[in-house]
Amino acid sequence: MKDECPPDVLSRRLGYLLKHAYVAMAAEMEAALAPFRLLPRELGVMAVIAASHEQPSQLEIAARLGVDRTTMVGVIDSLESKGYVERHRSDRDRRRNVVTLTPAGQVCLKEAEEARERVERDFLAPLDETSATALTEALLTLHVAQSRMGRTPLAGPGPCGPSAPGGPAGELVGE
Amino acid sequence: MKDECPPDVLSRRLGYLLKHAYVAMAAEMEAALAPFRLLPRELGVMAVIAASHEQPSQLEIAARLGVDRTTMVGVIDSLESKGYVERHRSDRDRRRNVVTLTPAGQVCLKEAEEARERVERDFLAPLDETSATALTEALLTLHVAQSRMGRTPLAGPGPCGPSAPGGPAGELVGE
DNA sequence: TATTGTTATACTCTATAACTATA
DNA sequence: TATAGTTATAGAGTATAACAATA
Repeated sequence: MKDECPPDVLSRRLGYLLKHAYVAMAAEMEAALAPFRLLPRELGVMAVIAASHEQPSQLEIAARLGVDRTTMVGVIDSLESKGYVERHRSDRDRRRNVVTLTPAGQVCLKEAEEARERVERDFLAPLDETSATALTEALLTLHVAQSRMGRTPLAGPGPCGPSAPGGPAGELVGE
Repeated sequence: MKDECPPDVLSRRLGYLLKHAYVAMAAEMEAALAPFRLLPRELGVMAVIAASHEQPSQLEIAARLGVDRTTMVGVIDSLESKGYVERHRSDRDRRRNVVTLTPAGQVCLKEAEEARERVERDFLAPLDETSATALTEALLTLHVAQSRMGRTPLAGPGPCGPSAPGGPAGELVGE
């Protein structure tokens, strides 16, 4: 007779555990951001804008988040309709749409970021501090390693490094 | 001037790191299983069947994996068309479709599981052994905690425990 | 000719509801 | 009346290709 009860077939699988953790986190995040009328990806866009010293274009934001530029159009549309961001034609290059946070967007971003941090803390609550830190550090290490292997078009150096184009960059990661 | 370069806005976010890790892993897994003509979810179904002492019905497999029964139909269809599983009407209850592995399915499962383990090892390769173990343990702890909070219909006790029905169990996690 | 934003179309995945056959 | 399997339909999300404006 095979053993199978608590050492479950599934909960021993890294892929299963990762997917489950991601889905659970995404569900919590969506619920927590709903009062702000924000999707997780929209918050990510606003955070990228706020963290950029140069005002980023739609394409730059898209590249940063690893989403397609055609997808970014709708995301910016949504944020603009809520009054959180504005589009402006760049003076230097009139093809570019520079995206900026409105005052309302800045306020919303600040509060939504606090909500996000609460979700992350609650999510990690079952772990002691050592384990929580180890988890985050390990995920970051893996993320950096994946980036180095060119397996991800996202979280590139952004405005800092020499703008590595990476792969063809299909739609990969939102948030 | 705000700092923002390597301590990136995104790579500090747990949600972002989890999603990225999941997507990267899923892509690797899909590629590694392609030679077996298996999707990750299909391998999960076969593994659940192999790990069950009682022959499971479609619905039981679906509950175990946290997928909807309407989705399971197509998965079993696909596996059956490849000759990896067979459907049989249960004698006790003729409503139930008992799913069993064919000999070819058992061979395929064994080899595909080895491929899966290779993918997981490669994925964790950037981590030292301590970190890799810590990551897996932390994810497992979180998974158990989520299950306890009833936030997941999956990885239930299966044939062992008293079959907790859990939530309404929409489509949640594949693998 | 290449790039940015945009739109349109197709395709995949999933959620919902219904239908059948059994119980 | 409830359950297991199945089917059909609609919706969300994404990929692809094309187009207009600009460089």
